[in-house]
Amino acid sequence: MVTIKDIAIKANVSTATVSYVLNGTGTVSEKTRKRILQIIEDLDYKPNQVAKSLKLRKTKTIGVIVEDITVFNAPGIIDGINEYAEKLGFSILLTNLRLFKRVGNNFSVNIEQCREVAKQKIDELLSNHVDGIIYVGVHPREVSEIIGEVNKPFVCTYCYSTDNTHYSINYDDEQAAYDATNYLISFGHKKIALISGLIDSQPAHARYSGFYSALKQNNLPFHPSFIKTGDWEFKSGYQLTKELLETSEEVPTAIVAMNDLMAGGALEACREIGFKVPEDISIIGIDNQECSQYFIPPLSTMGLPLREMGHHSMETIINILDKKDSDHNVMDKLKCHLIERKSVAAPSNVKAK
Amino acid sequence: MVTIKDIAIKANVSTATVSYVLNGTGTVSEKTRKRILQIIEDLDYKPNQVAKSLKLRKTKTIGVIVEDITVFNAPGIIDGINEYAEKLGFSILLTNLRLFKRVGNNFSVNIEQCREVAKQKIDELLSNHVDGIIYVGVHPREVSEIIGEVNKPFVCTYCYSTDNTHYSINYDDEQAAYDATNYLISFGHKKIALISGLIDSQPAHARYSGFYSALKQNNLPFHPSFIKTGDWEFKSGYQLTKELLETSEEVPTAIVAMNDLMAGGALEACREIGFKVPEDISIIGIDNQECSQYFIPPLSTMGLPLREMGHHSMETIINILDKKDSDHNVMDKLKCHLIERKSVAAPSNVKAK
DNA sequence: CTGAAAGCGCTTACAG
DNA sequence: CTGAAAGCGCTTACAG
Repeated sequence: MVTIKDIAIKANVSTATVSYVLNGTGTVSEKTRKRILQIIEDLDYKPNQVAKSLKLRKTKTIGVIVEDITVFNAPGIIDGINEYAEKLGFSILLTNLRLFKRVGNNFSVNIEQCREVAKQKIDELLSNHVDGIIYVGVHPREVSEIIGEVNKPFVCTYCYSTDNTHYSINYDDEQAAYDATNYLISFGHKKIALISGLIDSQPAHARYSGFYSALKQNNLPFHPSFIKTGDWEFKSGYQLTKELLETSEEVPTAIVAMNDLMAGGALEACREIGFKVPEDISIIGIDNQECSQYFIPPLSTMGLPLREMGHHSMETIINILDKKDSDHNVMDKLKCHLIERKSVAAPSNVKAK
Repeated sequence: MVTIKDIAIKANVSTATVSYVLNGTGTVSEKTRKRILQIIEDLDYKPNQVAKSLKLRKTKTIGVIVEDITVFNAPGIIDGINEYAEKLGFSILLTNLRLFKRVGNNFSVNIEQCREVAKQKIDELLSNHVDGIIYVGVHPREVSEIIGEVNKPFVCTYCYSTDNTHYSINYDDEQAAYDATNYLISFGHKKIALISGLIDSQPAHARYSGFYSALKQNNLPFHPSFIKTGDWEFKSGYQLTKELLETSEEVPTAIVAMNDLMAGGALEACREIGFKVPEDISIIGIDNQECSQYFIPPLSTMGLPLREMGHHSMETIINILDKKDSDHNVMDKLKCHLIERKSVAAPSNVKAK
């Protein structure tokens, strides 16, 4: 590898001068500047970031800890982080907790183990002197317990931390459900059912409120019998929709499912029973998982702002580093956007008019 | 940050001695060793990897360039890389070309632009003195042109390079198609159609050979009218299946689709026409994309060894670094595995017996 | 406008 | 068994 010293010797200057032209600092005469630049080009010199980092005490790299990269939210977020990092010349040190393989879906039970791997990964990142850390969860939940204290800019995304030294960037669950419900209402639906996820989670609560607000704001009646609680899986969407459509006296004209998987199950139940979507019943999901576009019919759903979350996380870190984070919230929520496909239409009574 | 010097002072020894106990090198008396270890613990000392890297001229980090992290193959491969890296205490510097957003699907047209971003990213990695580089493609194709010469251990995965200084790790397209076809044959199918992807690609060719070999080896007739060429998309699977089922005189009892998306289209066409899967016709895909499990019925398909590819890529890099790569192939192919779900059964004539 | 020198935090021959 | 010293490749006050 050619070093700054090689350049200096060849150009008959000191390494200081070479460093000056490399960084555009100092005052170097145009003549020697040109000469040095030429030699740099000739020798295909590439600055050694490691040496530079050591001297400058900053690495221009951000550590990214992802709880599980195989979960659907991770790639979009990482993509957003990369995009912003590239713009600013930052590098990404990626570390993957692989939580699903390690502890399964049950984080709370194995919190101790989670904390242990997280600590180890954070230490590794700290040893590498990253300038800041972004922690990407697999699920919106409190993670301060498993993170602990970190003496660097730290932002959580797709999860949140109540530790006020951490920043949290999330999407807006309530708004997502609110907009989804409102979208149905805008088509003239009045009898809208909800297939909820497990009610022990923060997203389920927030999505529930969004649904509820939309009904209330539109003076629509709230039917407790139209609220069904599933477990986020395809099957539960299927079963609950059957209940909704077969055993109730009154049948809804539209369903908001709290995620796409359950919406997929709902679609399947409708097909089996002989309800056409969207002619006989409308269905909307939340998440915009990849599979939702291949459902029959393609599912209308609320897209999560994954890339934006990554983008904003990176931006937040940079702002902290530049000490201009005053205008930023410690707890940010990004809007979800409606993705219109083919599973929503006006209810048949409206069309009949 | 506490440094080795702080430890040395507090322990009344030289930094050399501290370094010895940190690395288990040198000969340090048990007594001072214990004392130093204690102080390290007390002060929560963490070695500065960047200083260490500078001195040792190796960073224990591997650069990973992924052509596009939002493509379905990337997370699995990265997961495999991480897993192996963790075992060996290596870190991952991740860089994302974001090729889809940059140049769309048409790499060949924009080869110049691809080369440019790739070069820039490789230089960045080189500047950071990674010990080796893994390049993760979005599609199995030759990439040596866009990579150029790199003076470090370099392995391509999910793509290949004819440059003999690069290693390539891929999955076995031919075996995947062969096994898929054989699986159908094992159920008694004799009239098997193929929905091919665009024939200008290496995977399409290899999958075609696999299909063909399976037929031949089982002495099954080859019907040219049973071969349809699509474009890898859902829609083409749908249309081609309609052609196959509606316009042919002879109708196949099974279809192998060269990817899951086209298989999904095939499923939809069958449903429309009134062919039950798998009772009236069997369908198998390739890729095991996430959506395939949510198809109705869930699609039987060939799983790509993504994690294994990541794993093996990392292993290969390490072996090159340790100079024991003699037993490794420059061009490795990993086996795909059958994933049995619900879209394949015996043909009705066989069942009838 | 340019250079000598110190120092970032480590490791490692070498000497004792 | 232990330490003094050089050096990895940079940057930057400071002096001239």
